Amino acid sequence: MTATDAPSTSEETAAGGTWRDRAVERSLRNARAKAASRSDRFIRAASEIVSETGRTDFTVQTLIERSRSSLRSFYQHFSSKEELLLALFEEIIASSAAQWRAEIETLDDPLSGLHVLLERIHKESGATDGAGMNRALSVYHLELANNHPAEYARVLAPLRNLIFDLVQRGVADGSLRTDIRPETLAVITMQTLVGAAHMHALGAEPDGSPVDSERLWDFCLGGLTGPPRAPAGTPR
Amino acid sequence: MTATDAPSTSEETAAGGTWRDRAVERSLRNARAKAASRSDRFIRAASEIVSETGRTDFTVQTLIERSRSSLRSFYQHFSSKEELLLALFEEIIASSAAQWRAEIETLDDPLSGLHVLLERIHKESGATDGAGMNRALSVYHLELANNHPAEYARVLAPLRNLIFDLVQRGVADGSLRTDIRPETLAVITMQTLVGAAHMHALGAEPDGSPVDSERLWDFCLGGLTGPPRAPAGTPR
DNA sequence: CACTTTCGAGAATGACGTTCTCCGCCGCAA
DNA sequence: TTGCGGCGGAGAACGTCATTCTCGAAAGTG
Repeated sequence: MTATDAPSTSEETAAGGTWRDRAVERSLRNARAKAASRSDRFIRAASEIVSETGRTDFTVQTLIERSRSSLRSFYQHFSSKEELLLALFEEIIASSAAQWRAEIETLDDPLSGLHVLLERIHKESGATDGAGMNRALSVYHLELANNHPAEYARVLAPLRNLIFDLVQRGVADGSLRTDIRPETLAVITMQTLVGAAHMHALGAEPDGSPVDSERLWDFCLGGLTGPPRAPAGTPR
Repeated sequence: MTATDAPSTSEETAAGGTWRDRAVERSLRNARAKAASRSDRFIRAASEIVSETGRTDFTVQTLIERSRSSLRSFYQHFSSKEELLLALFEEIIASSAAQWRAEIETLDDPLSGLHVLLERIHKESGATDGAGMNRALSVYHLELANNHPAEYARVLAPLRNLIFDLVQRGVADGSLRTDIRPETLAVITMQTLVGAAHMHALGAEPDGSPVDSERLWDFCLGGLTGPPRAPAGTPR
């Protein structure tokens, strides 16, 4: 702690950091560069704290100590703590989505793309140590969904779009069902992925039922391609 | 508001109230009758407040005013506000699940049962007016999942068991896939249902993509029965 | 050097949850 | 009737936070 405000941000904090973490960090830094250097300090400090603790309930005091700044300037740049968190997670999601998109675009099968995406999301959310960011991200999703549903939908747009693009490609090449609008299919898929990631990240899965990413993928695949044939009857 | 503490609890608040709401209310009242009459007051008051406002962030002050009681006795019966909410939602979920189970057991096709269940959950969570309870329930799920994952899993058990039983029946009569353990299938299904209900309740669905219960069911059905045939390859 | 803008330090405020203290009230035994 | 033990009402007190406000001290500008 008390890191110099020099470049290297999180070499130590990203103890369990994978290459992906660092890549995300890097693109995050880019995004930051655009932002006013002032707000930057706060975002960076918040990012560090969240990465280390995996929680978003740090106090504003802690934040300003970490950012070597003052309450006054904090509230000069962000109208509230929530706004800061929103900004932080917006950046993270956007850059993660960009990251995933880049990785996935090298595959030509959209189903493989979805599978890979599912594994990324599920794995990252499951990282128990070091990558507290992912856990916090899951947790914060929920708070955000509660408090600002509209913002929530907006912030998740990059991920939704990524899934949507893959779904559309899948529809185009005939590997996905067409009896559900691709937009809807994408939203349902995203909800399923994100929901599962939440439970996984929180360890809220019941005892005897491990939801590993393969089973989850099998389930989604079924949902995405459609049932073998119309089974029994639909109720009234 | 300022309803008498007489019987009829939510006739007005349940403007969009279906018979089911009232049935749930009734069985809730039964459950209450068993509880110590003291704690009862608090649970009932909380239930009223939540039904009316659709939020769980009422202050303890409001609660004790409504329950015509005192802070002192509140903390004598519940160690914290959270514990109260937990108790309240445990009751609600348990009785709702019992209610649904009763309704569904009259159907002989397990798939129909799941379909009906999905519609119940989705509809109730979507009620925009009056039935604030359902909305609050969704919201509180999230908070609970965040703060006490273990309790969360426990409280949801009745619903999970209900789904599990249906899944097992479906497996038994050959209408559901067998390549995923029924426990896992049930958990995934529940996560999908509950997740969708959350988004629906919160209005957090993106603009152009209505996730109506039929589409959601189609998706789940696919996931539950399995893909038509193994399509393309799985990624590395 | 006056003058404005910027921002650090930190006190003040206001909401809440939670604890604590005082005291009346009710049932009960002698 | 009097004395007493405990339940529970009223509400003051405390601790933690987010958010605002106040006071100056640098730092750039003429």
